[in-house]
Amino acid sequence: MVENDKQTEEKIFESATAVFIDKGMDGARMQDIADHAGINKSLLHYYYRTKERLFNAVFEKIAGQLFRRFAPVLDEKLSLEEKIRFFFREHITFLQKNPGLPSFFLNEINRNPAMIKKFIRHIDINKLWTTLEAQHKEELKKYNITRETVPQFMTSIAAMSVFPFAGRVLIASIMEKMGYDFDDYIEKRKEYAADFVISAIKK
Amino acid sequence: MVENDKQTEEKIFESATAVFIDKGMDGARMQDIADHAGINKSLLHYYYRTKERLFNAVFEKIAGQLFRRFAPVLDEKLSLEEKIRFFFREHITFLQKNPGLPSFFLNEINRNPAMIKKFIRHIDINKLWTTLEAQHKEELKKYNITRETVPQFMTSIAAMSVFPFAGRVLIASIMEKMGYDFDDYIEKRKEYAADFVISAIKK
DNA sequence: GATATATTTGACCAAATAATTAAACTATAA
DNA sequence: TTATAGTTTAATTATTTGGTCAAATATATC
Repeated sequence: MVENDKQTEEKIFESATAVFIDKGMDGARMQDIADHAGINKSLLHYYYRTKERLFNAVFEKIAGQLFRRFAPVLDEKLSLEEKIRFFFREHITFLQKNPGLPSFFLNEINRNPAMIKKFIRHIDINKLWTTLEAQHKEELKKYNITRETVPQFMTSIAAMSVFPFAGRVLIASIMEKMGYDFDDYIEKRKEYAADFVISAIKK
Repeated sequence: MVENDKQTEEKIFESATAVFIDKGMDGARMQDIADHAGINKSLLHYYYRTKERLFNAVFEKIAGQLFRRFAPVLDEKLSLEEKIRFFFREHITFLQKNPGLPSFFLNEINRNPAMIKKFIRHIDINKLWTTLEAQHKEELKKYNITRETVPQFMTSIAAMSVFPFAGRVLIASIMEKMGYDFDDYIEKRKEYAADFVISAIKK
């Protein structure tokens, strides 16, 4: 029964992920999740007790995925410029496969800021900064990136890749009306964003 | 009674705006709005019939405000570089006063894409492009901004000012933990974003 | 194969919440 | 002052929805 057990619990988790990402915690209905999984609603409570616990399971998984994606950049033996290109290629490719994540994630944090506690321990900008500084002292100096401006620099990079997805539905609509293709725009953005940021810091 | 009439209807609208921006359509409660306005819940229905109609009134007002803010930039007699500086100063100052708007707006569109119809007629990127092209032909050529890359360029500008607010709660939390001040970061962003974009296109 | 355990289901419950209603109250006009 | 129309309120209703429960079914163990 372990086999079927896993299958059901997994089906629930996957359906819950899809529905929560689409509708958010407040907009999602337990019945929608059950229907999406093709099972009886009571099974959701059998495996996860409450909507809140089910949501938390989904949210924590997603938060983990999101932040583990940032780490490898610093391990690579690349120049700062190459790391920037590497990051945009990887990150935008990831978001292409999970386009609803930014909107879901940011909105749920907005709804309930207390949830930040569940993953903020994984984030350490200061450590990231000291690592960066150790690896790229010369380049950072040349590009005028200091401890002072790290937040500006980091959020600009995040903005360049995340914003098109956070505003995806709106942006795609406007583009369609104007005769542009959103998927094409995103594909080209991997390179555009990297060029843009590198030019910006090279001054 | 017209006096009091306007007062009540206005109070409802303002409270509804505050609550909807904070909680979203799904998370907002009619009772919360009534409490916020200090009135009886039935008055909400007396003036706006349903939650949906009240929400639509609020949403349309906000959508109108948001897009009217983009237009004036083009009227100014400034160089492209000056226009970029002007835009970030104005736009970020506006968002400082309305920090919850981006998250609210993008999320509600995500929840119900059909609402885009209510304001998309006000958006015409092609017209904006021809206007820009007429005013700054030389600069655009120099900066390598073409009809092809306008979406990349425009969304990059939007991203630089909107993203810090769309991700405000998360970003502010991380910054607080790391010893940075979010309000200071935002104030400095007016200039940083302009410098960043101008450097980026100057190559 | 019989018994125990785990899983699944449909019916049901209780709380939350949007919406309605009738009565009370207030202001305006005759 | 009285009548009328407009406004506000408290009580109530209807619906939605998260959660429970007991019975039914499937699976594992002996």
